[in-house]
Order: sequence, then structure tokens, then C-alpha cells
Amino acid sequence: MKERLSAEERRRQIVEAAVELFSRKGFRGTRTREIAEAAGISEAMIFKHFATKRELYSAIIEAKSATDELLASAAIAARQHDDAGVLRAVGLKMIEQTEADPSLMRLLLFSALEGHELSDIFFESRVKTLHQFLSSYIRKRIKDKRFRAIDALVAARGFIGMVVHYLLIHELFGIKRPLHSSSEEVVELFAAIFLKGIER
Amino acid sequence: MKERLSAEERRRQIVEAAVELFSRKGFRGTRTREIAEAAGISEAMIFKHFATKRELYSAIIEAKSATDELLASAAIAARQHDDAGVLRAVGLKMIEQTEADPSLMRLLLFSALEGHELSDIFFESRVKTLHQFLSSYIRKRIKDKRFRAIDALVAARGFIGMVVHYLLIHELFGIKRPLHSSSEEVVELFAAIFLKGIER
DNA sequence: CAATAGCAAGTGAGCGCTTACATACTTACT
DNA sequence: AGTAAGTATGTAAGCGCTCACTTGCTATTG
Repeated sequence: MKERLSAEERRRQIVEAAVELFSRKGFRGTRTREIAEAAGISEAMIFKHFATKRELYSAIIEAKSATDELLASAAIAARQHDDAGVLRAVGLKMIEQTEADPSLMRLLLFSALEGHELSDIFFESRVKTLHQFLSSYIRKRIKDKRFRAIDALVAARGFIGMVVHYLLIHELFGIKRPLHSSSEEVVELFAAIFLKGIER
Repeated sequence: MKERLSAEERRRQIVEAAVELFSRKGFRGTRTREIAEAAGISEAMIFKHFATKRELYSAIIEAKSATDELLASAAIAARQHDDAGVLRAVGLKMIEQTEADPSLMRLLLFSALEGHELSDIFFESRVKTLHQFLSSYIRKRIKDKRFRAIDALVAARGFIGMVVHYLLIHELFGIKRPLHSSSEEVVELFAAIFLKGIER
């Protein structure tokens, strides 16, 4: 029983199976046989569509690097000079996106640790963009005299760090957030700390 | 020319070579042959001292889990209710330690991503301890009415996150800190933001 | 000599990738 | 329309290599 599919559809199918495996077990930890099995096809098919295992991996990373409208809602808040709104939007989108597709974070970490050549591109599209958006907003608000005159880039990384670390221990080590606090509340707290500090 | 060494010394020598390789290339990415070569011995010697490759890896993780006096200086500041001092001490120790031995962070991430059974122990000794120390300090200062009544654990993770993320992009993606700011200044800024926020 | 420390040379399993071949669809000619 | 030739899509089997781990042996030490 052989179902014939279009080349494009097959590729999609292979990529889909591969993403799941690469993100769970890394490049080296994933066997091409497993990918074939998960996609429900023979191993040779993978190599009909991708010259090497590495090429398949690269295709995935490049696809995942596609920068979507992650910052749309944050940009709206930015236009209205709604500081808390900007932070809230950035933080929530990060969490939302990671929870919808946890493979992204794992792929990013794996690619960096394993030293894949495309990990830089991945990093730039997925992390650097965030840093730059937030730091340029902070810089603007410093000029407006609404924020203290601090290093905007370092500060931006600080806020992103709060959220990333929260996601990291959540996704990587399975640490659950306290039952009483939703991710909205967590982001709200991070934003409040970032803007007003924890001193009373 | 065969130098005979004591079993213990050999083990140390093997472990030393293995740490470097495992942290750079992960468990699956490291060949036992490479470890032997790096240690200047034959591959068979490794298996005289460690039954399996995995056992060697576990030995390393357990050794690296040894909690040292990371929090000594922070505890001193804590006794004096020196809030900025506590944060500074925690942050600086984290950076200092990571820069002195970058393998630790990489091993921690690799073990978590690759799903090693000991990664939890590793996490608890290296991360959870920090979270608990800082969150209990924050709780105390909330009782003192010096901090606002926030979720202490989430807040603590927030501060740790700022520092961790800074180290992460530094060590993993090779992002250099801006030339004008030393790690002391970065930590100082994180502490200031955490306590007072960035609003003026 | 007994025990330990060492190595060269395997061994079998598993890996990425290839080959030889079968089956479905497309095209073109009558 | 019918069919032969050509092409794209698929598979089963396996090749060559690398890996973790073993074996069989020698050298050194107490």
C-alpha cells in the first residue's frame, strides 16, 4: 500500500516528524531511521528529499527562524507609551509561543550547545530581535525622562532573562509554577519589578 | 613507556579530560576514544575504571553537584540586611563561578536536554538552592515591610533569571558584554533594577 | 609470583547513506 | 481512447564505517 504524495507534502511530513525528534533528543541523539518511522515512510525517502541528515536539520532551523509578528501587540503598546503594556506584551508572547511550541526553545538550545553553524542565525532571529526591540524602547523612554539613565541593552536583557529563565526551568526541568499564579500573573509581577522594583 | 599511576589519580585524569569533552560536545557527541586520547591513555583503561560511558558521565555530574560555599558572602550580607549586597553577592558569585568553569553551565544544560537521570540532582544542587536562599531572604524582608508583598519565589527566580540569561547568551552564543561595562557593573544594574525599578 | 596497570587488536551492534528494484502517475504518439 | 515510454515516488536490503565495550596479552611492582 503506497500512498503517493506530492514532494512538498512529503517534505512537510518529514520535517514535522524530525522537529519533534530533534527537539527532544538533539541532532546527534536522533536516528534517521526513527524519523522515517515517525513519518511512516522508509528511510530512503528522507534521503530522496534531503541530501544529508544535516541538511534536514538546517532546513528546520531556517524554517523556525522565520520571524513572525511576535512583536505586533508590543509595538502597539509602545506607540502609546504604555510601559507596563509593552513588558506585558513581550513577556506574554514569549510564554504563549513557547507553550504552544516547546520545540523551539529546545532546538535553539541544542543547536547552540551542539555548535550548529546556523545557531547564530537562529539566535539572531529569535533572541536578538527581542533584545533590540525592548532596548530601543527603553532608550526612548530614557530620553522622555521616564526611565532612569541606565544601559538600555543590559536592562532589556535583564527583563527578557526573567521570562526566559522562568520558561527554562519550566520546560527543561519540569518545575511547575506555583499553583496560585498563572503565567499572566507571573509576567505582571516581572513587569512590576522591572518598572518599580521590589522595595516598598 | 608505561607510567603506572594510582587508580585514584587515573580516575581524576580521566574525569578531567571527560568533563572538558562532555561539556563541549555533550554525552552523545563525545567518543570514548577521544576521552582516552585526551587523557593520554588507551581506551580500555577507561573501562577498567568506569564500567560504562554512562557511569563516567554520572560520576562527573555527581561530582559537579557538590555544593560549595557559593552563598557564603551572600549570607553575610543577608545578616546585615544589606539588600543590594545580597543581590550583588549572589550575582557576582554566579558570574565568577561560571567564568572560572564554563563547563558547569554547559553540562547542566546538556544533561537536562539529553534527559540524563541525574539532571534533577544537578538542578537541585545548582539552581534550586539559589532560588531558595534568595526567596527566603525576600520573604524575610517582606515581613520587615521593606519589600512589597509579592510572590517571593517568583521574584527570586526573576533576579536569578537576569543573571543566568546574561551568562547564557555570553557563554552559549558568544555575545560579548558591551565594552564599557564590567560584570560588576552589570550585576550592579540588575540589583538596582530589581530593588528600585527603572522608572525614575 | 600474585596482583595490578597497561595496551593492541578486536567484536558486534548501530549508524548514515546507497542500491536495486517495484509501483503509481504523466506524457506523447497512434 | 488506448497504450507504450518515461518519470516520480516508494521500498527492502544492505554497505561501509564508527561506536561502546572486550579480550588476550605484556610489563611493572610489592
